[in-house]
Amino acid sequence: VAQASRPYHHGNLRSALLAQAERVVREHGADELSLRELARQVGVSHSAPRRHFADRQALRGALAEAGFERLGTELQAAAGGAEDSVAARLLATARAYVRFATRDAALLELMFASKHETESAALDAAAERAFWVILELIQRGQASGMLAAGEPERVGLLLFSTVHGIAALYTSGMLPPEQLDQLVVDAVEHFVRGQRAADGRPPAPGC
Amino acid sequence: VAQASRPYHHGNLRSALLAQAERVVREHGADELSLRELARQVGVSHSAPRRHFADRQALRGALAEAGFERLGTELQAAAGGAEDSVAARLLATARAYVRFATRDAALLELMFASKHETESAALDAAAERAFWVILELIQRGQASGMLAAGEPERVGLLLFSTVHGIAALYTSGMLPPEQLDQLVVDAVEHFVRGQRAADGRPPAPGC
DNA sequence: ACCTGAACACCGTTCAAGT
DNA sequence: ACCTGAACACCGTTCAAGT
Repeated sequence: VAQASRPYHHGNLRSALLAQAERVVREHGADELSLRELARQVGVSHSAPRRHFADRQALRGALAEAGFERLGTELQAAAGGAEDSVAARLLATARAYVRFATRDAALLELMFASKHETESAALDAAAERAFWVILELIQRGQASGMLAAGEPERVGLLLFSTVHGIAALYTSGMLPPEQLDQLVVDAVEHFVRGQRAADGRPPAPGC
Repeated sequence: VAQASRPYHHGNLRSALLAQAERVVREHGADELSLRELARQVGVSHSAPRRHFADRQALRGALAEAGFERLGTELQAAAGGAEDSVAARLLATARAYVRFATRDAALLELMFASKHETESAALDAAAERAFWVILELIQRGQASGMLAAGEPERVGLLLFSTVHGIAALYTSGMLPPEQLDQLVVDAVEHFVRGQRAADGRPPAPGC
């Protein structure tokens, strides 16, 4: 779809609004989001966005959905990296999660704040896809015997909660940046150790 | 300080506004907070709150501070309950944290969203007091030899992150209520097990 | 199908003025 | 010291009308 002569007034207003909204959130926070100013910055009338986003909440929902999609992609890339052990992959994935939080703190807050307002199925799917990355790693770890057997969702939720908690604490300003990576390392180490010890068999062959 | 004849126009406007704000947050969410409507509900002019809260952020900060104070009190009560073992106390405290999240989800979100906007020292102190409850329990567990030695803040942050992560996931609607308590139990069990195994000595005397 | 412009009811914030 | 009322510049949302 070429847009050489600027078809009508903006070509693809929806994605232009989303891109600008993402910029505003990153630079000024989610509270600063204003439909009218967004329209102004993009060069359309204040009522033009209405065709693409029913209301303010719909825009935030779309923003959250895009955020979860990007988060999922980044987690997937980290999980499928060059590391050999599942433990190393888990650490890389956890670090990718926290990296997202440091780079897009306000967006992460928005992603987990939009709640079930709109009950958007697309948002739920995008969020679950991000969670699946961790789930798959755990299943692989269990299959290789490196992690104790157990319901993957239950133990996956445990790790996810911890990593998300670290990220949430950081975006709230309650965690000094110097302690951030150390905490992530501790959390993954602690997780792997705990999941090993959960097994009925002795933790080491020579015990 | 008797207020039999209604001193001037409202007696104690500040606490009346805070109480009403807490109610609005609980019933309609933090986004619904409006200084003008608060003033209306309390029966003063829309500019009266200005004397007590410099702006909208100041009100939110005061709300967050009160929230952290209440959270600290509830955690302290749970930590000092009838349980005998430190592990049982840790579980009771974690449950109290999650109970706070289920009863005041929007307030908890606001508490961790106010960020360092105002740099309020009182808010920081109230937040740290809540964290200290967990810290003290861990120190006690380490002293009794039930938990491995280590920097209490570092390992305390680990547990705090996990419990807060569970609460945050719940308030975001990403955790079905039926799984909530099970996850808390898993988390505390996993934590205690991991902290035991971290010790260089064998996990059980008869190993 | 997509966008505009006027209109409405609401905000937060400020400031002179009242008691 | 504490509160009021008018004023200002902003919102989100709606709706008839334009292209």
